[in-house]
Amino acid sequence: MPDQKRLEELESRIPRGGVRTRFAPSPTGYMHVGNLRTALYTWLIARHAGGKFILRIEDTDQGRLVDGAVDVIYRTLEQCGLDHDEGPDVGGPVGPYIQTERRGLYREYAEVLVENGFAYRCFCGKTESEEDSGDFDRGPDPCRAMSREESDARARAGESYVIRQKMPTQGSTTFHDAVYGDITVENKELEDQILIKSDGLPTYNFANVIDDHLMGITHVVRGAEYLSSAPKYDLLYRAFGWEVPTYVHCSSVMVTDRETGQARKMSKRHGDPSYEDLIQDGYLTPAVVNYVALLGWSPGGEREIFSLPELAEIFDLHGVSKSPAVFDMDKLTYFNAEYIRAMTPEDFAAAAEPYIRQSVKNPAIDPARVAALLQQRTEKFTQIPEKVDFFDALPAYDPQLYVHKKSKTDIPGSLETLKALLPALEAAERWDEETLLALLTRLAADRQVKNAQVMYPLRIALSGRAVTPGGAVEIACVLGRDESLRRIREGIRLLS
RNA sequence: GGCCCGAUGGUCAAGUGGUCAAGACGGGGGCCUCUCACGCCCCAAUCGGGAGUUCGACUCUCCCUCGGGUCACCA
Repeated sequence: MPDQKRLEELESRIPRGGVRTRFAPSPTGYMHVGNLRTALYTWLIARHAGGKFILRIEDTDQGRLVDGAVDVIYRTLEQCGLDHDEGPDVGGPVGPYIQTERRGLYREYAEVLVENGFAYRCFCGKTESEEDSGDFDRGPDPCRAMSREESDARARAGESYVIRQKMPTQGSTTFHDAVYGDITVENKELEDQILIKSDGLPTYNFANVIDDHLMGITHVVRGAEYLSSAPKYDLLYRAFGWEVPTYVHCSSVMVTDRETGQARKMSKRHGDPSYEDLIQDGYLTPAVVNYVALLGWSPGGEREIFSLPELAEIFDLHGVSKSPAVFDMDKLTYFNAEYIRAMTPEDFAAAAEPYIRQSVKNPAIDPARVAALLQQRTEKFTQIPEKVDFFDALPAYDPQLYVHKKSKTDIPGSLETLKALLPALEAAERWDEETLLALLTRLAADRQVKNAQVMYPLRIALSGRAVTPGGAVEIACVLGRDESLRRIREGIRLLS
């Protein structure tokens, strides 16, 4: 029997007035980009309206518990700046915020529904998979017509059962979604879904409605995969006589499958990147957040770069897209590069140093100076080590590198140039960019050749690489006088 | 398969009856230049198809096609 007083007490705790949204993940240990986007939109709706953002953990599936999974959620939300006002860790007026800690209550609400004829006990036992036959129609549930007396008696006798929602058989149900508009479904299409499982725990669908109501959620934001369940939720709200929240269904995030070339939904199973994978891969959190915000939502103007507070300021449901969006790693990379370029040189140097040190162990090389060469040429941090390894030690290289058409260089000419510039550099009174640049351009002028004809061979000799971050002068300064001269002599020996 | 939803360049998208159909990524070309990158300039590329409604459809309606979702004691 439902404890009327307890239910009334719960009702009395529901906050009124003001927007309240919630992110309600199930702890799977994996926060993929689609989840992150849902969390972000949910947070943005709340913050835009000056409302509350709540975190609730939906862990009613005892068979799928994953250790540490909740931590991934906390960590991701925190790093992304999606702070919550209420949740398992910070508490709040309508707790607890973990569904398994609320277990008793769902059953009571289900009993209310049974009493009022909106639900019934079903003693049929688990349905085995029938998909193989291709037949999805299960027909009417025999328990639906069972008398209350028999149902009560069997329940009292300890027989195992589930509680199912009793769907109307006639007419249709229309609900409203903020992004999709009105959606109508024939009631006969609706299955008598399970509300309470035989283990006594509620299904996601039921717990969701109860919790959203008891927590005073005004905007229910979730993935579009729940769109087809929405009429059932609506019927539940009506059965209880509760106010229906604003539904906001977000289309899914797709990814282009490597093998088939087709778009498909992102999933852990296919190894699609989670938030943490992206960070691991050298992406910056604000860039990821910015990109994800624009994946399936458009602010309308031409601007694309927005900070989180700016997003909260301008976020508007009007721009939310109805169709699925394909996650584009190239565009994310572009956003990341934009964010890297926008960093202060100091911040960039600090962030880049560990990556530089992965390949440059030589203590004589100053990572800050290397970083300065890198900032405009880095799209993501993980590509740094391979770009700068030549600073650590001159790699073995092919003399053919000295041949460059555009710079009008070849092997004999390069040898001559190196021989000519070696004494000049040995005699340089100072070893800084200004001095070296002046010295080398004068040398080029004296020899009546283009700057590139001097610079190119020098850069090759200094780096052993066809492509380098920074030019000959910059590299020489990072390497220092002794090492630079040593590498030039090495180049002369190689070409001789 | 039933039901629900969707459809503007390769991708993200603006657009809500009258536009030479924005912009961005990616692609191509050029400039700058001590390689590469940055930066700047230019180019190619889109309204899935067919019927209507209308003086006029990317915009409205219907059909087709295609795409997505869903049909669990999973969330």
